[in-house]
Amino acid sequence: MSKLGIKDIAARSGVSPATVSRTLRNPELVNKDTRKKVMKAVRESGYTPNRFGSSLRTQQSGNIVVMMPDITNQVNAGIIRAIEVEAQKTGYSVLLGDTQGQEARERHYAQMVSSGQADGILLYTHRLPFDLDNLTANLPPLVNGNESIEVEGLNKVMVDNVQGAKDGVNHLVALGHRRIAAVLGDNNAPSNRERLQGFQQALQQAGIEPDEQYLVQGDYTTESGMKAMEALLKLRKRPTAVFCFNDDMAIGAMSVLREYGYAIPGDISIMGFDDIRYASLMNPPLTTIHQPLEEIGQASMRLLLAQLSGKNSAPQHIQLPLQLVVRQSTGPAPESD
Amino acid sequence: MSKLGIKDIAARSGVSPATVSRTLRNPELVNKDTRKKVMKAVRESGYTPNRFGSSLRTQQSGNIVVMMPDITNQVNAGIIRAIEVEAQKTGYSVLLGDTQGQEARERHYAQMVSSGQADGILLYTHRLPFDLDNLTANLPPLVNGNESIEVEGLNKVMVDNVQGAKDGVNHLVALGHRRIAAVLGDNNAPSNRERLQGFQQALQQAGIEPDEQYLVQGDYTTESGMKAMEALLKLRKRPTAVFCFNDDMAIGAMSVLREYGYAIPGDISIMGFDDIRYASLMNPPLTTIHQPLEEIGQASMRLLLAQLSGKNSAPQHIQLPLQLVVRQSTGPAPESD
DNA sequence: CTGAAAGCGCTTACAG
DNA sequence: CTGAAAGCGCTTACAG
Repeated sequence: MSKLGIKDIAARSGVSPATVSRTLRNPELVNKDTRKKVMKAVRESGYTPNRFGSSLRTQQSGNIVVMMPDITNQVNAGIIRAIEVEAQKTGYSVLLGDTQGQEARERHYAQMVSSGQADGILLYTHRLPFDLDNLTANLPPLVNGNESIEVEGLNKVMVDNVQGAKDGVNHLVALGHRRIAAVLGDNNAPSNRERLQGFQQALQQAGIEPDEQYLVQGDYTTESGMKAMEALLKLRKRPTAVFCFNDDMAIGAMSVLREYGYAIPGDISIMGFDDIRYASLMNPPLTTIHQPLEEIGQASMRLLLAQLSGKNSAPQHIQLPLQLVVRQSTGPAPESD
Repeated sequence: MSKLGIKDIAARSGVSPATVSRTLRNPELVNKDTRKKVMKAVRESGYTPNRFGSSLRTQQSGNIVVMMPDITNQVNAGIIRAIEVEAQKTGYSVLLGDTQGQEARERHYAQMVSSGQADGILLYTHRLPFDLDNLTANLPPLVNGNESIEVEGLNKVMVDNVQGAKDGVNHLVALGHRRIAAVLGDNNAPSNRERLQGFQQALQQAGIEPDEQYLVQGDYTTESGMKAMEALLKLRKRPTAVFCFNDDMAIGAMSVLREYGYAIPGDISIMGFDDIRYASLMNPPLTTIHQPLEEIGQASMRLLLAQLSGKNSAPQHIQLPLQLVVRQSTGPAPESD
C-alpha cells in the first residue's frame, strides 16, 4: 500500500478532505455523525496526517530546539528531560542542540528557527546565537535559562545563584571556618560570576577578609577541580574549607584529597553546587546546593509555550530558589591552627 | 520585511526559482556565473530555504529520532552526544525521544516516522515500538543499539556483554575470589541477560559452583544496588566480591558498604559495568568494564545513514569490544575464611 | 455544517 | 544550462 493521504480518508468516509482535516484539528466544527464516520476511517486505516503538508500550510513545525553546551552534564540532562515531558504534553517535539560551546554550532541550531525547522529556542548557553545588529527588534520565540544573557527583552528562567552561594558560605562559617577557598567555574558563565558574588558578599558579612590566594579559577570540569585542589594544597596556609562552584569540581577535588590522604571533612571540608545525582553517593556524601532541575525545565518550556501561543506580554523573568543540602563532606573547622 | 522565499532570490538575481533551487542543492548543474549571481543574492539577503517546502516535495524531514529510556543516564547521554555530532556532519538533526520505559511514549516517537517528522529511528530500548503484525515486512529505517531485540532483519550496534562480564569475573577469580556475587540489572534488558550469561560461564570455567543466593536481582538503579548490597550483607557466608551489572548499582553498593563500615576492597571487592564518567572518581575508584560510547553512537548513526541513503544491503550487525578497567575497588580476596 | 478552491515554498521531470 | 509548470499534503477563507 502506498502512503495514506487525507484524500484517501475523505474517499473512505465519503466526505471532503476539508472535513477530514476539520475533524482532526477542530472537531467542534464538525457534525457529530460526520465526525464518527471520519474517525472510523482514520482508525481503520491507521492514517497519520503528514507533517509536511500541515507545516507548510500553518508555518509551524511543532518542534522546539534546546541549546545546551553539553548534554552529558547531569544538570543539563535533568533539565532537558523535564523539557521533553512538558513538550510532549502539548504536542511539541524536542530537537537536541548540543553546542559543545562552539559558536558555529550555536548558529547552526539558531538557524533552525529561520528555516522553519523549529518554532522556538530554549537557550542554556551564555550568549545569543545571532548577529547583534538589529536583532533585539525581532527575536524569535526564545527563553534564556540558567546562564543569564544581558540583552533587553529576554524571557528568563534563572536560579538564585547569589543566594545559593551565600547559603553555602554561611553554612561553612557556622561550622567555624574562616579560611574558606572557592574553586570558580567557567569564567564566561554568568552563573559563575553570580556564585562568586554571593561567595564574596557572605564572607564580607561574616567579617572575613577576602584573600586572593583562596580564589582559584576552574571551568566546571572535574579535571579543573582536581588541579585547583592541588594548587590549594600547596598554599602555606591551607584553607580549612573549599567551596567548589559545581559538584563536578567538588568531586574532582575530593578525589585529590583522597589521593593525598587528607580526611574529609576532618582536615578539609568540601562543598559543591548543583546536587547532581551522584552527590549523595560520594564518600563522604557531598554537601551541596540543590538545583531544581525539573522546575527549571518545566518553567522554561511553559514560558516558551506562552510565547508560541502568541501571548505577547512583557518579558518574564522567573527566579527559582536553591536549597542547601548538608551532608557529610562538611564539618567543623579543625582546631589545630 | 516579510519572510524571504525562493522567488525573492530568483527576482533579485534575475533567474528562475528553479535555478536558485539548483544552485543551492545541485550547484554542479548550474553555470558558474549564474551560480555566483545567485549565491550573491543569497548571501546579501540572508535567505534560508524553508524546510517545509523542500520537505513536502522531497518527503524527507532531515530529522532522525533517538529513542532511549532515560537521557539522564550517563551511558545514554554519552551515546546521544556522539549521535548528534555524527548527525550534524551529514546535515541531519536529532529529535529526542526520552521514553521513560513507557510503551505509549515509545509509540508516540515511532509515529514520527509515519508522520514524516523523522526519517529514521535509533532505538536503544529493548522492544520494537510497533505492532508486530505484518511489521517485519516494511520496517522504517532503523538501527537497534545496545539492547538487542529478537526480530529478523534489524540493523544492530551491540557491545560484547558476554565477554565483558567474563573479563570481569576472570579478574576477580585471578584475585583469589571464589564467593562472587552478582547484582543483576533490569530483568527485561537483553544486556542484563547477556551479562549474566557471561558471568555464569566464567564461574563455570573457573570451576566455581553456582550459588543462587549470590544472584541478587536489581534494575540498574543506584537504589536497587543499595538494596541488593544490604541483602548480600545479611548472608551467613558473605561474598568476598560483588559484580554489579552497571556502575550506578556499584556506586549504590559502595555507599552501603561505607555506611556499614566495610573496607573496599579490604573486606569486599566491588566491580561495576559501564565506566561512567564518575567511576574513576569514586572512593575508591571503581573497577569496571568500559563501554565505547562514542563508537556506539557513531556506528549507529552511520548505519542509519547508510539505510537512509538507500543502500539496501543485508542487515548489518556490528559488535564493539568492551574493556576491563582495573582500579582500586577490587583487590585480593580476604584470607580470613 | 460542508465543499471547492487556492496556496503554503519548494523541487524536478520535461522541454528547449 | 535554464525556465515553465506541476505537484508534494495539508488547511482555511469563502461561499453556500
